[in-house]
Amino acid sequence: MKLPREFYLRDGLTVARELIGKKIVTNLPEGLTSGIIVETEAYMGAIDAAAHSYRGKTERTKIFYGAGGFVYVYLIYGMYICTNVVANVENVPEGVLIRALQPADGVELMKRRRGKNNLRELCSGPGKLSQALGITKNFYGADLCGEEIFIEPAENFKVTATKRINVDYAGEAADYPWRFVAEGNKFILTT
DNA sequence: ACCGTGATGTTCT
DNA sequence: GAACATCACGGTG
Repeated sequence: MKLPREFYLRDGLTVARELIGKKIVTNLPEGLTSGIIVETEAYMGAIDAAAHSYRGKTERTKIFYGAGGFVYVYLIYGMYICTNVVANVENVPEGVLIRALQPADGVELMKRRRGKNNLRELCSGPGKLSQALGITKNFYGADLCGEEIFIEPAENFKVTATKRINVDYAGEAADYPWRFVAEGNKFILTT
């Protein structure tokens, strides 16, 4: 069931598009939680001024320089964790930001972690879904082919591409159509 | 429904 | 010391 390493070793745009409709699962001591991915963004390394890996390898971005299929997390605005999947082969620093989920398993636990009851607002943003799944900065470098976090096939949605969200600083790259959404899905906020 | 704003910690200049 | 791949809240319409 679990997606194999090869799934992630392809280019970031392909991985981002194909992750729509897959189910991301965390299985922690408190319980199993999951959601179906309905919104992603590709970040394409050296050719993408919006990518964290655009300016090369640092302590923070080094995970992108290993093989695909590992987790990249970072803290944004001092408060929220964003969850990414490393794509492509070694030394091609591409990745996919998971931006929204349709809640699936362990909804009660996700509500408790979030302190919210509204299903639509449970996983409808990168910070929200990370909190709902119990993903912390300790997940940096976690193996998606392991036991505590993994991704598996689930649904088959119609996918559309749009500009990415909140990357206005990136000049020309801000307009690249590298965001992918499950068309019409109600767990996506921005259209 | 749509603003405006404050909260907060890392990373990089 | 600024900028940041965000969210929740409170205000106004």
